[in-house]
Amino acid sequence: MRLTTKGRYAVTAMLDLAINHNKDSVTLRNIAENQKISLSYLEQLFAKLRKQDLVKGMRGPGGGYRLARSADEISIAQIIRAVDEPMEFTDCHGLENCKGGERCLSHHLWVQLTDQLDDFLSNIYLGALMRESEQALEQRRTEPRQTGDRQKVTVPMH
Amino acid sequence: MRLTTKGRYAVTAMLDLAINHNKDSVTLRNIAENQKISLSYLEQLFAKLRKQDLVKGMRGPGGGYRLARSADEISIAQIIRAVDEPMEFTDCHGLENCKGGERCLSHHLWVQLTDQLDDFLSNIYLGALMRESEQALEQRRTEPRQTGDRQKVTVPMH
DNA sequence: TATAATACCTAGTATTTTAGTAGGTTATAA
DNA sequence: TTATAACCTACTAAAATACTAGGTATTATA
Ligand code: FES
Ligand code: FES
Repeated sequence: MRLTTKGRYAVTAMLDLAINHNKDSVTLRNIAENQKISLSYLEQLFAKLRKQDLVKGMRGPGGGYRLARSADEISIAQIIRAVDEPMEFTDCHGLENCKGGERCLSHHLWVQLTDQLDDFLSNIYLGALMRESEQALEQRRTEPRQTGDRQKVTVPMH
Repeated sequence: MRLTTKGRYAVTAMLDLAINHNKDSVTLRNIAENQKISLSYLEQLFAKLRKQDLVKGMRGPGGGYRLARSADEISIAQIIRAVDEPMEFTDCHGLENCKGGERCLSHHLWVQLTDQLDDFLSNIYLGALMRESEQALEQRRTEPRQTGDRQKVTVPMH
């Protein structure tokens, strides 16, 4: 019941990319520095994101990455799945055989839980998170030195 | 984004215990055999469940384990937490510092996700799962040889 | 009172996964 | 031609997980 840095890095990096959509492209070196993520590790994650057509890379000087689609068409679920995080709570992966060939007592519970999570992450889009982040940043700019103002944002519940 | 066998074993074993509540107690050896779980590993899990007052152990011949409380007062969240599965999706564990001291871009998302999961698992009780299992078993007894009748059960959504 | 069954405890280890490093090659703008 | 960036592959360190081994303590019962 963990989410690893792989998924977190991927979402964070994609968010960085979405926020900088006004620029032509963003280099991984930039993202690595901004978000404090190992460059080489990022490259590996982006290889997977590219294979799933979530980002587009451009080589050479001035090159970098950009979203392959609108931020409003990329869900968090897609990102996490792209970098190989299973998003699956059953042990049997649907085969109903984790109890030495048989279905275990709690199988159904994990299926329900998986559905719940999937539903949640499939309905949150990068675009929404991006706008929230920008709003938070804007607010911090206009109301400086106001600490403790934990940003209250709405994430759509299914 | 996985749930490990630790949590799955714990819930499955607790469910086994709940289903056999009519018996005075159930030995771990029984559970291990029924559910195909390593006995020694189960013992370690039950040490944790006991510390959280979820089960009560009785030594000696005829001894074993029983639920420390009614199955309707034990939530799945309690079980999973008891065996040390974090149930937490942030990397910072609330400290907002996973980006080298600063809060990362996606922090809020993981908080929301954690809340979602917690809410779900906190509202499912062992008692409900137990009754579902019994019902499924009963149905299989009265309608034998009827394959493909995937049991449709209701798990409360929050 | 001896025995066996059970919980209870601790340390170690094998395996797997994760996270990261190293060291390249290719493409391309300037 | 050069520098910059993507792109690629293999290796490695660290951590977590799953499991094993080998005990001790308690207690019903023969
Ligand atoms: S999780 Fe599917 S059979 Fe156990
Ligand atoms: S998850 Fe909390 S700061 Fe990154």
